[in-house]
Amino acid sequence: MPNLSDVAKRAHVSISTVSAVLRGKHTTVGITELCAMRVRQAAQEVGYVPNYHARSMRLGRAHVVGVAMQLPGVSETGSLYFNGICGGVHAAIQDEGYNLMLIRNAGRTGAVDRGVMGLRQRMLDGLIIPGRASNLRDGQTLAEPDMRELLVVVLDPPFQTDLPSVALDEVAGVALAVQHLAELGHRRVLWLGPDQWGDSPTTGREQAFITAAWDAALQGASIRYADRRSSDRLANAAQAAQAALSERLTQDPDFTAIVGYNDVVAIGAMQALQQAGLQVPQDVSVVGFDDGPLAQLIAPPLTTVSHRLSDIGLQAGRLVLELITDAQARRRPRGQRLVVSPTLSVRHSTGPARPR
Amino acid sequence: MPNLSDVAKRAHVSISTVSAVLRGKHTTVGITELCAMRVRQAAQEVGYVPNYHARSMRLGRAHVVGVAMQLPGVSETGSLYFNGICGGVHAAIQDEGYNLMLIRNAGRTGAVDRGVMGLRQRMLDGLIIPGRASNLRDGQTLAEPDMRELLVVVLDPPFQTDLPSVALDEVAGVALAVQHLAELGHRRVLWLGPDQWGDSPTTGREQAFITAAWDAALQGASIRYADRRSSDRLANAAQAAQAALSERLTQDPDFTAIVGYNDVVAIGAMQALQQAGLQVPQDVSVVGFDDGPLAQLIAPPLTTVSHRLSDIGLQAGRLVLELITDAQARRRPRGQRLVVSPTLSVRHSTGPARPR
DNA sequence: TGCGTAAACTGCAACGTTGTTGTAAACTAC
DNA sequence: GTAGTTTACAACAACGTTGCAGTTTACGCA
Repeated sequence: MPNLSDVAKRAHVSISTVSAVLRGKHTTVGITELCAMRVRQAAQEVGYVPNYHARSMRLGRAHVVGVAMQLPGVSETGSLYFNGICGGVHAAIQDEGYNLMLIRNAGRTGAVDRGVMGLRQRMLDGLIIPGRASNLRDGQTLAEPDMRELLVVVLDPPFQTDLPSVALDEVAGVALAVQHLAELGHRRVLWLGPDQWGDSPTTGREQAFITAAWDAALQGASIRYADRRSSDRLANAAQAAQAALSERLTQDPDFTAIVGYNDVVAIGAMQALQQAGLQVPQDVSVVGFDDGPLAQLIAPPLTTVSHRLSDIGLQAGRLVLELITDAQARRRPRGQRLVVSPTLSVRHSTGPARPR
Repeated sequence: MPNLSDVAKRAHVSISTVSAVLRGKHTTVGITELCAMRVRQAAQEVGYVPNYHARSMRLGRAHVVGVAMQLPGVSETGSLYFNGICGGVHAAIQDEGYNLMLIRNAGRTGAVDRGVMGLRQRMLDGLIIPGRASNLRDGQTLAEPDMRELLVVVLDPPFQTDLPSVALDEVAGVALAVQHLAELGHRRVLWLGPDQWGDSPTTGREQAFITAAWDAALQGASIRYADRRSSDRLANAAQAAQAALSERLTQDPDFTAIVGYNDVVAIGAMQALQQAGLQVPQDVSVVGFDDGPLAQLIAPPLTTVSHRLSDIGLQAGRLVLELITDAQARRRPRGQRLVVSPTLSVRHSTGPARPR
């Protein structure tokens, strides 16, 4: 592989000159355009490409941002989350010349720990940790004291943290769904979601539902189905939700609308309703959350809270770049907390409340 | 950040000694266990972590493999493909201490070109190019003469190439489906797939169908629907397939089974059949291809050709590692071509052929 | 002619590793 | 007691950059 020295020999100049020219700094140092052209010509001829490691070592920056994903396997929701986040992060960092490294769990070592190792080795300049996809239920690793020195951004942190973070505004999302139902005249609304997951977003969404129902002067109730990890497979979560609702449907329903924890749950609810001989949305309206691939495909198309995962990734990417430049300038980075707002995709699973 | 020199000072030994001890080479060089312990202690105390760039520059290896993915957006199938491949690749390379870099298109520069650039800069040791996900329809970049020197593995190459590659055995997959139908007594089988995509896998699968039908002494026919890129959205492809089939169903069907280009197409076919008053599998059997997320979810659950994308990634990862060690040993790597065999997931969309 | 100064480069010392060679001291052998 | 051998380290030269501190050469001006 040719290096600066080879180019220098060929152009009959010094290494410093070649370096300056090829980085476009030759005007500030004072190098003739004639000389610069000779250098560029020589570089072309020998096929020079700058060595990444030498440059990174010298500059002290890797120009790489890591995304830590602890994926249990190949799940549908996981893939979508993963791809959405990565797409957003990449969109944010590519223009600044940064690259994206995928950090996964390996053997006993979790993705987050591997990411932190990458930061320490200087292989990574910054790290993005998706709370949902990195089994950070307790935030143990992130509570380490020297973590604050590392350039880490947490997505949807499932616990309280003062690290920089980007989160979906779930409260706003649920509120959007509830308000939509309230405007359609619904007064008795049911929440359908999984059982508690500690401090996970589940509780967050359910809590948001209770608040939103109160604000809209609705009568809200909750059904929880016992289901923890199996939601990786769409079918399982849908069935669990369906079973939980079917139980309640043995008598006449005391609600006119359902808000599901996510799209899959909402679809399970629709199936349960249809099996009980009820029509959506004529008898009961259903709202989902996530606007996933199934939402448009199902009959009737699902009204659901829509959020671009790539937006979260994008904000996270920008935030991590900001942290990097702050650290470069020896400024103490401040623990920002960004929030991304969802929207409501109104389709055909919601309609006016049936009069009592 | 502490370096070897800091550790050396603290342990009152030379830098070389520290380097040897921390890499476990102290027995071969001849360093007392006592001294080694002192070094390790010192390293612990100052919090030493080896510098990735310095090591990589010295060793001439990045310990990073790139995966070039040209994703147009956040599509469902794309995400699944992406995640599956990445998971497999990572599984293959993690044990050898390699990391995974995501290469996407940026601005005008395609993912493949960016990957090649990464190889040249020595940021990457090897590159994996998924044929399907990197708009390599013509293989222009890969035809460059010096490409053969670079450590590249192509997945499902959509064109003829002598570069190392890993491919799904689509011929075997389609044969599996056709044989299954033949065993159930079907004699008249219909292929339903998109219109030609140049040299893309579509033609490959359809070609395989024709061959397999011939081999099984079946009467095979094809319907193609005009649909190129819209298959990113599941709904579009399903509807296109559904429309194409519905046209044919105005009269009594002259077939007892359908093989779909993929699951989505098969599901579209099932919907068309059901709308025409035909039952699956009593009247017509349907087989899909890919065993995607919908296959289990749909009613009736779809019989489909199943292939673990992660297997393709795994083989690709192993192959690229092999190329790297070959190149390290200055051996000329041979352009291997690996093939991954699919299986058939028999569910409830296929049954015995209805007697004429 | 001599001096200051600007232009146009070059030389050199890092950056943090690694592997090979070098060299004391200690230990054996006769 | 000294030559040879082993032990236990240390010194040093890369690897390919970059940026600052020289060092020429040319030129204007008194």
